[in-house]
Amino acid sequence: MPVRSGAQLSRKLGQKKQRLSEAERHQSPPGGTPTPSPQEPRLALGPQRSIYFSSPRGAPARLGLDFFDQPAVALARAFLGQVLVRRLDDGTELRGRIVETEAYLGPEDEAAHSRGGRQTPRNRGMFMKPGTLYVYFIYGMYFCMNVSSQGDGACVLLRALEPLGGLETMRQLRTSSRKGSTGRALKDRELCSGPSKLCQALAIDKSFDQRDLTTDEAVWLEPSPPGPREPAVVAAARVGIGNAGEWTHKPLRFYIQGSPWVSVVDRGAERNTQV
DNA sequence: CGCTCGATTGGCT
DNA sequence: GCCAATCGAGCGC
Repeated sequence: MPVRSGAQLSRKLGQKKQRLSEAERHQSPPGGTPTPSPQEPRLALGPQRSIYFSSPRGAPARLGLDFFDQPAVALARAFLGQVLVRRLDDGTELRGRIVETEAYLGPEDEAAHSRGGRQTPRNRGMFMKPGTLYVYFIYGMYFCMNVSSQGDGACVLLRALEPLGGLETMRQLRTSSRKGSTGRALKDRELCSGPSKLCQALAIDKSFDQRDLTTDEAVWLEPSPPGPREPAVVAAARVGIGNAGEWTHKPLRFYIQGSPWVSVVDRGAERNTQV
């Protein structure tokens, strides 16, 4: 069952982009060399961090209601750089820095599941208190993960993470949930570069729907470690929403410019981005 | 790189 | 029935 095709090889090389300029300051350079060996300069700790460091007597760094209780656009931007943590049943901690989000504004937003005030058992999480998860099943096989914000029926979709810890576990989770057992190892950049990829990598499924990020034992958000400087944020059109009238092209997707971990780059939007 | 297309099933207009 | 806030293979350039 070797499925070695020519296309697989031809796509191998030849990806050298010029948009890495800003990113290299903050994260590991991706495509410059065929096989980036020393991945992750700083935060290359193992899956499990020191227990002394991470949780000094039940006072872990965790973002609370005051963080989530802001309008969807503000929250979508505020998410960038923060670290999502998923603790598996066996204690393994998976960590990723959020690099891409989308805001869904509520009833008036024609691209939102809550458009027109629709409230159903499925999207109930969108209407719950800020910080509540809304996880839904899509395309017959995937999940997407949202966080409720301030505003009725408003939320933020998490679209991409920079994996920081537990990468091998993420790789296993991603690989095993794909059907074709081609055996080819996923690159780091394929682990969390998409809303359903990150759900696979973090083992987030429907059972996480309506959980509270401010109190849940298995998933939470930690404040961004202080960086050298604020990264530029690109505001672009949202992905995959089809035709939603005037809402189709509104700049409600946000990502860290130059980050190699983003799922979809929008060159046009980047031309309008202040640096 | 960039495009097209099939997979697969829960949730509803 | 029909559609869906996706993914990854396959193929052309």
